[in-house]
Amino acid sequence: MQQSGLKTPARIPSDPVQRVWVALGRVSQSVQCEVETALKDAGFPELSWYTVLWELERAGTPTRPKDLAIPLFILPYQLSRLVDRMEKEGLVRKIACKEDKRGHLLEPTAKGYALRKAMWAIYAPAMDEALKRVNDKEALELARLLNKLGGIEHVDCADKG
Amino acid sequence: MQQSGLKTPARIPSDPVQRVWVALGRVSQSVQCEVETALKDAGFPELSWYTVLWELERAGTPTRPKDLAIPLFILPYQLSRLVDRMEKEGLVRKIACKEDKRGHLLEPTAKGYALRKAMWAIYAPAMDEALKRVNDKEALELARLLNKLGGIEHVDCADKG
DNA sequence: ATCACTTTGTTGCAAATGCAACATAGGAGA
DNA sequence: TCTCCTATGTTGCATTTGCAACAAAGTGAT
Repeated sequence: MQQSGLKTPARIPSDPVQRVWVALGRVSQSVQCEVETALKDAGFPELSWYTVLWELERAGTPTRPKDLAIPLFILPYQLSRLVDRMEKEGLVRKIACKEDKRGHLLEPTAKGYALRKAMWAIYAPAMDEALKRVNDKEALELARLLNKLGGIEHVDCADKG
Repeated sequence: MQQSGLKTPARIPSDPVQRVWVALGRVSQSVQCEVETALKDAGFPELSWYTVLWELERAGTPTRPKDLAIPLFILPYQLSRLVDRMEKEGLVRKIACKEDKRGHLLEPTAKGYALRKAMWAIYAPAMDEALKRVNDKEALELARLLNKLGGIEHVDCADKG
């Protein structure tokens, strides 16, 4: 009867766990900010716009908001307004959805394709620069540990030019 | 004369680097969100409030905004308004600064101390829960690699109850 | 003292965000 | 069919944010 029972006791994070927490917060913010700044300085919109365009291209076919929201890890109302803004800029097009009249299908416009490609020309080197302090071997190990931390078994690379 | 010269060529990130980028973005967002949600569900304000209070406690003495802004990695105008809101809630106090009449010194109130302590009771187990998928050995290695990625040589643990 | 320049912090305004309420379609069972 | 429940998006409103402009104090040179 040392343990109170079934409930996991509320634990204080060990020192190594606290170190991960601090490092993860600082480093992710730092590299994220570095890349976002590079895009902004080049006159481009923020990374989330790129990601929407890229996911739509990857899908290869007009896609419903809900099917974007999951991989983007974004709330429905956030995506709703993000898409509105992108549509206003002529980057995506809404197509009526026959099967389900609630939603619509999203597709990049020619301008959308062009923008994503142009952004990649800044995004790619900025990413490389922000992450240059680890070599490929360390990068693989880091990615493995991060994915384990996040409960992700195996992922194909989701970013590509 | 194979190389064009001094300038580093704009590189496409290698596959391992892209994997780190994706994993870092996803996992940091995921665990961050998990902890923030735990705090919100418990009726507490967001993590940045905790961090301000904690940095003020750590300093052990009334501290100027600019000396907080650096460790917090936050813009001056962001801190300015964050402190305003916290002051309105009676969590921090502004003290006139004799040496430099531009600024002021910040100090937690009794209510501020109490709130930080109460938040830690939620924060700590939430952090532990969010990071439970790696053991201490992996956590140390992960922290080491993250700090290397961020160009941080060695850090003492900045979060504590 | 005066001038220019830097440091430190704030603020007006437009844009973006979070939340909760809403709208509407789909689906399952009576 | 009708009703109820769920799924999918959107929107009104208050709060928060980003940016650029501003303000005021310190610093240093002449």
